[in-house]
Amino acid sequence: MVDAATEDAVDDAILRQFVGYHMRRAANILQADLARTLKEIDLRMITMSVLVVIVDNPGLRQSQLADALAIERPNLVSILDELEERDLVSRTRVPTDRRAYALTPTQAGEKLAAKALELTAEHEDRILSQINLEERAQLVALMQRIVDGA
Amino acid sequence: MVDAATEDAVDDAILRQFVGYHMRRAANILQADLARTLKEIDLRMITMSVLVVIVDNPGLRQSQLADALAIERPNLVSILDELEERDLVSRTRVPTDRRAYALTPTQAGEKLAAKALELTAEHEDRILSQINLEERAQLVALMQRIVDGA
DNA sequence: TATTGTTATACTCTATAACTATA
DNA sequence: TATAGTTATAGAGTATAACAATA
Repeated sequence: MVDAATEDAVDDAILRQFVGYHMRRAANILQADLARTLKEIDLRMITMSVLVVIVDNPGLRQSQLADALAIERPNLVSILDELEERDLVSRTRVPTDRRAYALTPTQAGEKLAAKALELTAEHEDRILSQINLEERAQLVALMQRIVDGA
Repeated sequence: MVDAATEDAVDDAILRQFVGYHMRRAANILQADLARTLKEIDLRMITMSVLVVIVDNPGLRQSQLADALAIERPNLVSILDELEERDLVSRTRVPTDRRAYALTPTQAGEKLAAKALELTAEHEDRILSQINLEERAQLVALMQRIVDGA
């Protein structure tokens, strides 16, 4: 049993005036659902991004990858350790610069990346079902303006 | 000296097809700038949200506040400890339910909340300068549809 | 029995300094 | 001297189980 005060919704009108408040909530919902979705193929979001970018840019070096995804170099190491351990990606020494590793996907890596993209597309269709394609393009354009302005 | 391959931008076209990718990047930019902004008055984002909601809903209980902001109850404790320690909020026993605390802002708390809202508004004007008011309303409406659909 | 606030704890994510081997 | 990858570590942020006091 609850009393009247408990049933009253808490007023967050002051926070709702801000774009960032809504953006954080929406981003959290997308993030939580995508994380749940990718668990099916035992990938985390960051691991999926890393794998997909390697598939799309074979021969990439770790430092380039870290820059592209705004990951700190040290945090990339264990992600790649895991992908290599699972035979999804391989690290091979670059002959012309023996400090660096070239990252290439294995066939299994390419296959899993394709599956991950499929699941991600399904997830977005599910979460964004109330937003049509034109509106999604608008949303992306506005968010890109925020990113580009920074 | 870098070679041609190093200078080539990493292709993230596959990830850019997803709304969530752009949303995460935009949300991160807003979040990073707001965190930097609030440091000026020694508040974290979550602490600011808690303070503002208490100012807007005096007498609120911790469990209601936790529900409203989607914080786990245990994680709220240290936030309130800090706000109480800084004399911005006070916890007083509810006479009709001696398990609960009513949360009320102090005068200093109300004043700091007003300052925080001012700084947050300035921050949004800065980060969203390339997006006019109509577009901001569109953005909020679309994100609310995502949140409501979940 | 159930709920409020609390404690302890653990897990993920992210950030920094310093090391090694190469350049 | 600088860079690529690595190690160790520390700080947020977040989640769960279990407890005391009270309902």
